[in-house]
Amino acid sequence: MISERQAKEREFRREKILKGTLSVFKSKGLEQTTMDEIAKKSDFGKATLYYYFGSKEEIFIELLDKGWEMIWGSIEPVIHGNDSPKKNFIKSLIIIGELVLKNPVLFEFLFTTPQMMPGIFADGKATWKNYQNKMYAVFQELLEDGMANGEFPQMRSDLMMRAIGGLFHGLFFLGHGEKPVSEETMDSFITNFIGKTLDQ
Amino acid sequence: MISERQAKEREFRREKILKGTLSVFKSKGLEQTTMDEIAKKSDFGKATLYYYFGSKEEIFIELLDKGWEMIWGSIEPVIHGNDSPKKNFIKSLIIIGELVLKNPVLFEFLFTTPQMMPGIFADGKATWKNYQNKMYAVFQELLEDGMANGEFPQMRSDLMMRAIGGLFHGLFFLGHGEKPVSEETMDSFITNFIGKTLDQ
DNA sequence: TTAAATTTGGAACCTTCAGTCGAATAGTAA
DNA sequence: TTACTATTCGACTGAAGGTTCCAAATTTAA
Repeated sequence: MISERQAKEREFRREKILKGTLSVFKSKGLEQTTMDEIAKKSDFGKATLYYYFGSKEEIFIELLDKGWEMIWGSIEPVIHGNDSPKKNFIKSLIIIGELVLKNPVLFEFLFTTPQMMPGIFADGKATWKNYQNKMYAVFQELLEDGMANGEFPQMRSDLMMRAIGGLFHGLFFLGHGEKPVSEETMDSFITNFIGKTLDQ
Repeated sequence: MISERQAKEREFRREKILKGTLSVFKSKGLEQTTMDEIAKKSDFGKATLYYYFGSKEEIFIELLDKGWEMIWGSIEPVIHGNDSPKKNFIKSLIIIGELVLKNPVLFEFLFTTPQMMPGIFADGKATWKNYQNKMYAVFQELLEDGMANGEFPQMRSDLMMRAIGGLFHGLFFLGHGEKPVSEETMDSFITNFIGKTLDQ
């Protein structure tokens, strides 16, 4: 018997655990994000965590999935809008930027964790990887359309993606993530770097 | 009593262990680079590793130190050459590129490991971090001189460093390091990206 | 109120490693 | 040879952390 309210509470507790996980990640770093710490922080017994999640990895994957789904969900409409490639590209970057600023910890988790946890890739069920791939593909497509278009200069789009990735990451995690940049810095980045530099 | 030849052999064995470590890192990834694996690969008993190194971390640090010392050593003369900032900048990038191409595994280790091993930063003895800092500082300085100079466009140099970092990393490790790019790609990268794009 | 289902968590359990021990072997110097 | 040093290594230890057990507490349904 799974009453409606019960299901809600259950979901609520799952989210409490996810929140706790991020909280530990924020204060202690990925290395110290152990099940014991998560249990302590989210105020459950360790075994209880396993009542709600099958494994530690499952917790991590759910965070990744939800995060990437959120990114993709907020970008998709813009990307398929009918502006020019360059406009769409910039709009999308701004949207992601806003998301990141709104929830820096989640995004640091999103961008940091996969590199450190090879196991998390073991696909089949890793939805997040699909979203990530989709996103990269679309960005690169926009870049290429923009090149064909003349809006962007000719250049290897995969390398350009890397540069933008590095820049983007730097923008939000300069100084080890302690001080995320302000929204206006973001704006000036878009304007100055993409606007002026790519715009020849 | 430490005979001359003995000291040489000792050094040789230390290097054999370092080689073995990189070899394990290459074939199994950082996660699986355990002392047992290193022992197996370098053909020593595990305890013997501890005869030559105080700890696993010490092995890692020595690899980092030697690697960064190599980078810095080959860059320093160029950086202090009396060409223009931009020229020096590009020359240095090319030099590093050549080093990376010559020893991709070492450099993947260099660029990957620190992010995954917070413990390795515990400074005091971590020479490599000094080299790295010095290198970043000098690059940034070159960038700023180039801006003052008019060779580079006005722009936040720290962000630009990130972009270049991302680009550089992408250049050499695109597709998870399986296929390092050719030297000519490197050249065209320098020419096209820094030359044309930054050159307004 | 009572039985069944749901939820909880402390105490094991189990595996993986880094690091140690102590004894054996090889090398050197007299 | 003989004493001493340098080198080697398999087996053990201890700690950390993910996972499971099981019995107790709580909630739900009748």
